[in-house]
Amino acid sequence: MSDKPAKYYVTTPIYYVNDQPHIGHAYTTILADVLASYHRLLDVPTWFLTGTDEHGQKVQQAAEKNGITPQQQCDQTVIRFQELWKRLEISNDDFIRTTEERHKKIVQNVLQELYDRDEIYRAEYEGWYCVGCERFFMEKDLVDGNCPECGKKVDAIQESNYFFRMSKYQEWLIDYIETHPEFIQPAFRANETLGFLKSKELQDLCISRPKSRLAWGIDLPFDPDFVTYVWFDALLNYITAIGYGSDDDMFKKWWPCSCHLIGKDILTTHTVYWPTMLKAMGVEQPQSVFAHGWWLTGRTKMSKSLGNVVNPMEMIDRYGVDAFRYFLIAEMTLGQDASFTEEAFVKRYNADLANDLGNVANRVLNMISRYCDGKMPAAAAADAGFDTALDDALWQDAVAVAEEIAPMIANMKLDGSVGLVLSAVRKINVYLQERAPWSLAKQEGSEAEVAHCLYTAAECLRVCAALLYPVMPEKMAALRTALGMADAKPHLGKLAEFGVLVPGSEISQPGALFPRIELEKKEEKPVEQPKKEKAPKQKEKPSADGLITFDQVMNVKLKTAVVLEAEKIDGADKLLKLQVDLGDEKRQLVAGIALHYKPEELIGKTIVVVANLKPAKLRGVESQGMLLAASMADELRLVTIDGGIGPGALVK
RNA sequence: GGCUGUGUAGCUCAGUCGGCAGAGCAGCGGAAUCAUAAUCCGCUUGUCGGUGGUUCAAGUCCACUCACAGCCA
Repeated sequence: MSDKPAKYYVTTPIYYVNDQPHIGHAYTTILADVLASYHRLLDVPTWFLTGTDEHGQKVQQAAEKNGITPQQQCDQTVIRFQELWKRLEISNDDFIRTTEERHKKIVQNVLQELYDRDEIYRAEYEGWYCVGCERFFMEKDLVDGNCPECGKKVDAIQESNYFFRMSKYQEWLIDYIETHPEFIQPAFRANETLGFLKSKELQDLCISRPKSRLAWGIDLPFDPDFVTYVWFDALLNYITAIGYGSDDDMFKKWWPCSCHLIGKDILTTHTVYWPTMLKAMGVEQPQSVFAHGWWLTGRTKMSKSLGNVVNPMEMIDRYGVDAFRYFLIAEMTLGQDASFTEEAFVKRYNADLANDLGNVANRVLNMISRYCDGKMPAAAAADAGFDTALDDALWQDAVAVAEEIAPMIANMKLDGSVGLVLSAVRKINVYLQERAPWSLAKQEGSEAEVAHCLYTAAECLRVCAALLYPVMPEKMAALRTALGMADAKPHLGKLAEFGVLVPGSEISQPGALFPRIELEKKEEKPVEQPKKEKAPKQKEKPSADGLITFDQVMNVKLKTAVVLEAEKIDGADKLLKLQVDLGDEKRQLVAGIALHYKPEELIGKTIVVVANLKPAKLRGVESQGMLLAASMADELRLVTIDGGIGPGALVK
């Protein structure tokens, strides 16, 4: 266990308090928890911070709707996160809420200081405001002089705002990223940031909102007519929570942060806004910002036709928190996207946890109770009089795995490290097969050899349980107890010493640690049939005369659908995300009609959609079909039904 | 469109500095009986996306090309 850091400070983003917690939140937080736990077990002083982002328009609107104050709204919804973290065995050391006094006060101090130093300035400018969307646009964003969101007229207004002089740090930031390869991880994310830093001129960052537009935020200390823009407020949580400006000793102890874990969607804020803010404040940069990928599942990524409609959170109820944590860590290669299906979950659970780890634990404990009176046996002396080559080799393998893990964790290869431990688990199975203590036990005078064999297996099991403890704290603690260990928590520093288990101590039989999951065999098997068609997809060549056959027309399945929900897709001018009712199922569509229809005017409309179109992602949002519309020049109108027919009807 | 990346077994992926193509899962055959129908052993499938080049030697390096993905505040 080399290269132990002197301390470890890990953060998750603070989650927007009005969001419904989903697998993405759970994943980032579990990831942080595993890293924090791992470092704690190495006796590295560790601080793990998470929390909630509580200002902004959505909170304000929700509060108005519910007839309560924004603060009450936050107090009610923050519980959803706090309870989920409890449920998921999250061991955070602090939970910061941006509405807390300790945070607001420091944010104001920072703003005042930057303002005094002319890092923040006020600017007035002409712009275009859309009353309907409550949004402000630059001239260049307008589409034909109208609002790019809803297509309606915009008003020319004069507005003041405060700006952070972010642009002057552009060269410095490029240089910093290039000279600090650890700073943005994985490396290809650093390239993305560098890509636009080098290709465009960085603008100054607007850090205020006039109260007339948004009241729920932290007041600017130097101008009571404005509140702080949410990102400027939110990012500062990483330092306000550890005593910046209020507790120097604590701040010095934990800063700079070892790792800001984020999802890839908030890369820019964390690799452009945040570093330049810190630079302006004269604060050291965090050691790393790590952007992980997305779980391709959940509401937006599921489709009935793929048979993967599953709420990952339900897996917790069904198969346990530890198994859920294990799956998330083992299945995702950090940095890349991964997919969550119940089938994959059950497969991995059965293979790794039930068949390998759970079963071998059960084997060893069972044999100890059968052949050694239920007490931990003792290792044999060096000259025991039998060949210990296999025992020695097994132990050496376990030690090697323990040593290989440290650099893997340091490089954020958590899936690989879990896989490595599992290979060690499998080796115990192979070893038992070769050593066959059940056969030895039948021979006279071989008690010491049986004891040595089972003790060796138990010691290797101890190592594996310790290495998996950060991922599955509850189950691995149970396994340690079963092995007769007094201390539920392992110490990774002492891992590779042989002889930690105390001979003579009582072992127990916890039963199956991970009961095998028997899936009811689904009667319909054809679900698997239409897999990914590996067959070369020939492009359908139209016949020479440009005419198509009746069959070709009938290949396109058109159905009526009723629009249930519609909303803008962030960052896309033309796209709307629709939830539609297709009669027997609901689907999500992405349609490029935002310039012609406002979301609210679509709701309830009966439209025509192509129901058997291969799903595609637009702006990262899955579209499970397309709707029909007629367009000519600048006009676009939806194809609708002439009344009297509901959703799900075939159109031909 | 620009930039970046990916393409390896039926599936998911590993493959370091160029040196006999690999793990897990799935499949098939056998062994074993300590164990959760669990375990262990053996076996099979590869135009390493394609074409060309450099080299004694290319999955690996270079050029072109096809497909897909990510990013472009």
